[in-house]
Formats: sequence, C-alpha cells, structure tokens
Amino acid sequence: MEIPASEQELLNRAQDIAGLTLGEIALSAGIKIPKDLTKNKGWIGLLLEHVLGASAGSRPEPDFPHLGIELKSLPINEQAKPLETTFVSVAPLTGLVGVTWQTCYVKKKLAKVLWVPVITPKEVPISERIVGTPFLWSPSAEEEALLAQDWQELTDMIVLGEVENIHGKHGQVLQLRPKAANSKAKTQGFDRNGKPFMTLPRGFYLKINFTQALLHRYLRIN
DNA sequence: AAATGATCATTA
DNA sequence: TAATGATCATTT
Repeated sequence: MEIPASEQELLNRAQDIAGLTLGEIALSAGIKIPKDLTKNKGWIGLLLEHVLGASAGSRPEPDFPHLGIELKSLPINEQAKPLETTFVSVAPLTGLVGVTWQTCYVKKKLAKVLWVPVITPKEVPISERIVGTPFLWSPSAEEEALLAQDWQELTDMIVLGEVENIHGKHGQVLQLRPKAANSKAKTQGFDRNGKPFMTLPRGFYLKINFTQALLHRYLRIN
C-alpha cells in the first residue's frame, strides 16, 4: 500500500476498514491468517500497518514519519474495554542525565496517535474479529500531566538505581514492565552505587484505565 | 476477572 | 542486542 500523503488520507483509509473483519482485510491484502496469535503476537498490528501504508521496519520513528503519527492497534472486547496494556517504548536505563519529560521518548511517541480498536475476544476466531472506529488522539493537558508524573516517578527510580524494584503497580496510567525475548535477556543499567550492571530490558506501557478513558472521550461510549 | 511478569516473531 | 509489532499465561 502506498504511503498516505496526508493526515486526512490516512484517516480515510482507517475509516474505510472500520467494520470489516480481519479475514476480509487480510484476504484483500493477500496475507495469510494465523490460527492463533501465540507465535504471531504482533500480527494484527503488522496487518494494519500494511493496509494503512505505514513504512515497515524496526526504526525508532513514528509509523508515519512525515505526518508525525504513530499507529496503535487496541484490542478491545464487545463492551469496548481494552483487553491489554499498550506498549509505548523501550525504557532507556542509561543516558538519562538531562532527559526531562519534555525531551523524553514517551512524550514524542504519544504526541499524535492513530488508535485503531479491534474487537478481539479470545473466543472469536481471528478472521472474524472486527475493526472498530479509528480515532486520532493527542494528549489533553490532564492526560499529559498524568503521563508526565508517572514518567518522572519511574525515571527517578531508574536513575537512583532502583530499576529492579520497579514493577507493574507503579504509576497511575504508565507502567514499567519487562520488554524482552525472555527473562534471561540483559541490557545495561546502573545499580544503587552507580555501577553498571546487566538487567532485564524494560518498556513503558499504558495501563488499561488510561486507554479506556481515551475510548470514552473520543467515541463517547459507556 | 484483572493485572503482572514472561514471551514470540521479525528486522537490522 | 535492540528496535519494531504486541499477546500469552500465570499469579493475585
């Protein structure tokens, strides 16, 4: 699919696939549907990238760099409740001197997001799952304040060498959790004494209450 | 039932 | 190894 030339074109495309099943979308894209997502956890996200014309790849950029827009699929149930947290970015564990909320990756990533809800209950086969109404979001002042607060708390702990004491309960709307191939993966961090050590890579995730509030605000539901 | 920690595929 | 795309599956 061609890269969308404008924000409006991207939105139009996303609206065009709303209401379609993943089976219909995959068929017209010529993409094979996996039986389950166990070994294809990112499949829905990649399918949406493909049909919306995102530039594929693993570069640390928005999916639509020229538009400054990040694409996120959002698994929801029939009641429009998000079923999973939303990965935002890998958490840097080093090089944090001088980084502030204003300059951090999380803020950049979340500056403008095209959310595409997908109704994804476990009991419904992948091919029959339906794409919901997409919406383009930028954080409100309130949302940004919450994100900034959590980001600061988590980053402070990282800087103080407390990474390994951080768990999913920290943060009201943003959490820090493992983001790795497995529990043996390692990346460099700093301990309490400021000495380098190897630890599990982590990522920032949006908690379900936060994405649920976005759905409410934009789609006026529940 | 919800939430946390663990894990899977691919690319570079 | 680290970035992208996330969901799985065990624990609470």
